[in-house]
Amino acid sequence: MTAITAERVLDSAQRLVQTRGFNGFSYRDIAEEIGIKSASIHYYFPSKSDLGVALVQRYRERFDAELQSITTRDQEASKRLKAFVGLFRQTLNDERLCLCGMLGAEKDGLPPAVSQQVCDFFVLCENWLTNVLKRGRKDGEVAFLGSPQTVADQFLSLLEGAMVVARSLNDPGRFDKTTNAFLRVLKPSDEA
Amino acid sequence: MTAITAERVLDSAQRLVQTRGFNGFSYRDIAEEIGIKSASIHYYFPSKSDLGVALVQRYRERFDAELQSITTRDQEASKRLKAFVGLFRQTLNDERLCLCGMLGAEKDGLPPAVSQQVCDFFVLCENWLTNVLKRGRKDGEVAFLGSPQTVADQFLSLLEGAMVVARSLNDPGRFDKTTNAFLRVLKPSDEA
DNA sequence: GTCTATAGGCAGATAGAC
DNA sequence: GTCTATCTGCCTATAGAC
Repeated sequence: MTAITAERVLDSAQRLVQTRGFNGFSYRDIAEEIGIKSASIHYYFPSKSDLGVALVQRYRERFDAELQSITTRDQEASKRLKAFVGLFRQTLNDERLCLCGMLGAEKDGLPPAVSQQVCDFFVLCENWLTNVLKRGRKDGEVAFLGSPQTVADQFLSLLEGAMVVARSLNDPGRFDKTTNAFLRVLKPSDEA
Repeated sequence: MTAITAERVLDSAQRLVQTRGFNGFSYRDIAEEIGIKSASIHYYFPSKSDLGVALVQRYRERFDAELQSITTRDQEASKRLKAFVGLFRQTLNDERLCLCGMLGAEKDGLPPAVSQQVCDFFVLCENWLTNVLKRGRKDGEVAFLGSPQTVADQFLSLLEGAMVVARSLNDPGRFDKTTNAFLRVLKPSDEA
């Protein structure tokens, strides 16, 4: 089946990007990992740029689906934010970085089509977070200084950075401490 | 002069790592940029791993010197923190990432000796920040929930992440909004 | 110290058999 | 769809002339 191989290529490539970066792996690495020849990969993704675009597209779509599922499942702002953190925490647990955190860093070494997609991912995150914060503040579920947009940007930046630092220091616990401290500050008055 | 060429190599290589990542440039890129042949670079840095180690070492030493200079110049915690942010902001202004933010992300695609050095950089930052926060809290210059260590980690993560996101979105202003918002929260009571 | 020349290998990519 | 075979070019790295 065509679809299955393509998915396996994407799975392998995604992990490689998340751990080594876009220029830190080759078609051969993927091929060996999934047991085919590198030429076969070109059948699905003619150029590495095509592969990169498909990678981020899938990642963003899946992430979007997760966000919608959170929005449906959790009504309280603090729960939604915690679930958002959970998405990143899960990735860190697999000893990976956020795909777009990695690619965003490598921007100038990427095919332009890929870096554009990365922007879209960040915008998606910030819009979702902004809406959660807006609504949460209106309902008195969270409290913060400044605009929801700024806090959303802050939150996203914190998560992306915390993954890099925690992974570099081989200490995932730092990610938890850091993100929990941020969530605590958002609590209205003295619920802590 | 041997020293001058070596420095020029490091300058060029540093910029390349900060914009494209460690695997996103070659000895030839450096050679063409500074007008020598790539073979000459091997005279100073036999392997790319050697180059990477020298790069982070110099970066860390310079950063350490800046931190000491800040400690001497600024006595108030808020000024020290603002100056710390300024170091990163300056890098972003050159359209670059923090060298160690980039290398920390690419960890698994790096020579092991390099990734070890990157850890040292993060530890240096966190120790300095922790001391500033400890002292600042004791003197009533800053206020925050949780331990100084956790807030230091948070701050560093925020800065590293904010650089990635701001650079990816081509909007350095985001970095300023995000970091200013964090500094504001650290102010005791209503000095804002 | 910097060069030319070159080794040896791997990269992304294509052609064409099956 | 996947393969073998191959192209072209770039990579890191070394040898040895100057």
